Amino acid sequence: MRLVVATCSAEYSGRLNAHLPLATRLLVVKADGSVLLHSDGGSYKPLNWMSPPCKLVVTAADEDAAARGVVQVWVVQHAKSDDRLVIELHEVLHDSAHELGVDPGLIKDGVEAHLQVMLAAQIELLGAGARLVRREYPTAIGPVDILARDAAGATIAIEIKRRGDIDGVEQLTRYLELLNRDPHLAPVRGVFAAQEIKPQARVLATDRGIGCLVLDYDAMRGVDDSGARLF
Amino acid sequence: MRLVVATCSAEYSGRLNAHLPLATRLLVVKADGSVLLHSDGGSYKPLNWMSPPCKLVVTAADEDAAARGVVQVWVVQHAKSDDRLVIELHEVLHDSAHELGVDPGLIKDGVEAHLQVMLAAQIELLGAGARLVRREYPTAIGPVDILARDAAGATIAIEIKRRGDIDGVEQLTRYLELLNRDPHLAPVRGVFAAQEIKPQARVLATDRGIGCLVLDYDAMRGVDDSGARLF
DNA sequence: ATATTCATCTCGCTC
DNA sequence: GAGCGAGGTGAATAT
Repeated sequence: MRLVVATCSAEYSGRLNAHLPLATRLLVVKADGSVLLHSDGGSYKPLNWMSPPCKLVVTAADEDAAARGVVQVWVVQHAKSDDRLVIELHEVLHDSAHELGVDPGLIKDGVEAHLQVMLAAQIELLGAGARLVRREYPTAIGPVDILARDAAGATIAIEIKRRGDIDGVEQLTRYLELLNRDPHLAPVRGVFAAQEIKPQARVLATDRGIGCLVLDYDAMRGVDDSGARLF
Repeated sequence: MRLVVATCSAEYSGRLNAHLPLATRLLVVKADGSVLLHSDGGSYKPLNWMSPPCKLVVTAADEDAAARGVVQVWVVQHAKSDDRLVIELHEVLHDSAHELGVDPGLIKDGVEAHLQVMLAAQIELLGAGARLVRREYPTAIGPVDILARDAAGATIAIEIKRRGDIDGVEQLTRYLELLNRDPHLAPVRGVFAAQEIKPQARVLATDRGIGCLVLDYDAMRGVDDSGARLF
């Protein structure tokens, strides 16, 4: 990994065209040839970048560029597309290289999949007597998160999201349309389950006869833990 | 901006919990206190990070940590949420600070907004005699990209996407439902315009009586350019 | 290989 | 501040 702090300007062309005026920035060149161009603020997203596979070619400034104060030109060309990032360095304030080795990578825990597993295990949150049919119930247009039956034996299709917005209701609506064509399942009613359900999504769901269930992650995890201790 | 190359492990807890095993990485501390933790590969996204507003507190390793080989502990705490990143540094290979100043920011050009402007200018792509009503026509559920009228005076609502998939058709459907309740506009028909329309989206659109229009960006830009030269 | 879905999404805009 | 839509979305996963 090479770290360069330099006053530079940059031009990106590819899926869009973008220009960065002259300023002092951090340039990171990774082992795979990818380049990041960071300012001293904002988020984790660079101002500009080139994703691998790509190739960096460093050249001296031509006469024209040198007249503008450019000392080095970096051309980063994507290997497969015509995406290209051209950086003109005016002053190099720092330049160092480091051997980092391979990274073992991030280990994550606890997202939507976890919600699905927990709700399947605590299916009575839907109502007393509810029974799980299966998670990831396959259909022609994709798997339904959870299929269940209520105490009376009627089918329930559940769509789970971390944040419940309008798209999730649309998705569940498509599933319901399809599932209700199956005489073994019909009539199927829908339940939209999420940690947080946006007002517009709730209105749309209610309008379509879809129930809303707000999931309390911490509470469910608490039940999950005691269950784990019991068995 | 402070750049540190160090062998470290990290724990993030907040919207999820995540762990990074011991490895050599780049740590970037920005002027606003945000921290990025980069490996020597992957994309522009850090392995782990903390977004501003947040505060970094560096402490010496306690006895327990020192026994594990830790020399420094960084605790990055988010100012408003309980998001927290704890980094244990085992060996510091590089440490430097740099004054970067404020960045003027990126200047973008040419994405969906550009498609919208060009289609508005070349509205007869919809059919001879078509006239533009306005771009970003406001409705209660968000702005319609383009509202137009055909040669016969009938209203057309256009949704523009770079890549036309099923969500865009759903979006346009919601707009059409709403617009058709307005007696000044009804009947309103829909046109789904995109650089590329996915088969599933085309089927759904056709099924709902929505027209599909594939936009040739380069050709439109060509017309746009000659237009610019003519006037 | 392609298609779908999630994301500690981020970012920008409008209300 | 909340909501909504776009992204050079990227990344993972199922098909």
